[in-house]
Amino acid sequence: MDILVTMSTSERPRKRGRQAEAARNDRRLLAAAREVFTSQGADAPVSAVAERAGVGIATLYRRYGTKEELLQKLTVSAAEQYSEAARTALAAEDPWEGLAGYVRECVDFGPGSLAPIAGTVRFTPEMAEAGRVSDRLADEVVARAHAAGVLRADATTIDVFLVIEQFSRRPPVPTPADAHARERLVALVLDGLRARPDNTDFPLPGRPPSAERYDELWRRD
Amino acid sequence: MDILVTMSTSERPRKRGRQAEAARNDRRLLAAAREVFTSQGADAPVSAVAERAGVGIATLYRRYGTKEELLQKLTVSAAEQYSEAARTALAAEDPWEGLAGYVRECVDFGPGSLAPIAGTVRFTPEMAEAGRVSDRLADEVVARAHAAGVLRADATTIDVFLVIEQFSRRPPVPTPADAHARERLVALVLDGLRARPDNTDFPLPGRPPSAERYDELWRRD
DNA sequence: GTTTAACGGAGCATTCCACTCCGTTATTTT
DNA sequence: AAAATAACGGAGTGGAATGCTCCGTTAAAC
Repeated sequence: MDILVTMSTSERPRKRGRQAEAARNDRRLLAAAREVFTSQGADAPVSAVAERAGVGIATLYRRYGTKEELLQKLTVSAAEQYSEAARTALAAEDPWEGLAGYVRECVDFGPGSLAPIAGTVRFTPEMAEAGRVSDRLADEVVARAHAAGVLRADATTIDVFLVIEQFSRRPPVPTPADAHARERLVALVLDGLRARPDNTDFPLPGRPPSAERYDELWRRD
Repeated sequence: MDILVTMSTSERPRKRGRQAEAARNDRRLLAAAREVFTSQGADAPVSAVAERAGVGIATLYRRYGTKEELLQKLTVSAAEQYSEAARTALAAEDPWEGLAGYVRECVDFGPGSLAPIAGTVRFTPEMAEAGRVSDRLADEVVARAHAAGVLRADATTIDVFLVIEQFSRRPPVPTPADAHARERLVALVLDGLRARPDNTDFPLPGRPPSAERYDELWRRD
């Protein structure tokens, strides 16, 4: 780690010296936080984040006054990533490939799903806003697929969210093999989501889940 | 809770008094342990188990000398439950309904999937044996579905396990709405697992996952 | 050479948790 | 009815983990 710090000046020629190190640490910390909290859950030790970022604890606390603050920022950042994935999906030519890609990307982004954090931090206005945007975009992706008749009619945006959420639950220490397995399972689910002539023979059970449930997941503080 | 204890004598006429209470506590403790550990993970406090069972901590420790011992017993009991579900599946007339029922039952049994515990306890011979039996039975269920041509050809027993494992990952405090959502998602996956003429157009990506990965999950102590 | 900005990590106070100990309560035996 | 037995509950203990602070160090900037 000493080595890293020593080498630091040569990495990004834009800024130099301490300022460059600081900028790099900014990014590293967020990435590390994402990996740690999404894989180990919200009560992973803050020290683990610092360690993973190759940085002292104080350096972390200089940026985020508190663990909760870090988690909140993380949430916003993740929602933005979801939005980005949705925009990519909307830009795709084929509506089905768009949707499928959206789901895959969100799931892959994996360390990014914040389901494990849900309910452990207070809801900030910033989080609410980012969530609204991301939700709306996801709606568009799903609506487009529906309009094209490629998505089974009885599946809703919430169902898609639930898929992503479920597959974002990961073991504490994921292995490469896990990723492969997940890929197969996601393919399986996507296959189930596809519009087919026999869909009416095997309808999804019950009523479509309401958005409330999903919101609640986050609201409860 | 006082009430429960007081009422105790009337519940099971077989045995009476303290012995009956003890027998009841035996069952309650295992059930409570299952619910707690599977929903909150293996490092849920032992006290939570006792509380959920409506029993003092000492009562728990009188039966299981240590937390690890409790987890190990739990594992065995879960494997047996899986085996039982497989036997039910094999007894079903329709091979597809058998398989679908197996998956649903294992997932529902949910508090029963021990994925969250994997890797946190030492592997006992008893666990190994129970696992072997359960694996073999699951193989039979899948083989029967394959033989009947109702399960997509590129899906393996391991895939089925992975489905169950993935859907057994639950939020810490599951709500009734969660159960409903899960039901829909499982239906989706099952629909994806069904043999269809167009299966070859959308094959599962990659090679079938090896059993090793699944074993490793448990072996690492 | 001095000031300043960023860093690292030991240490503190606190919480949490597995497990023990002992007094209480209810049944069974004599 | 009294003594012995069996099961129970839960406060208490020691130790480990964790969020956060404080301060000495290092390196860029002036």
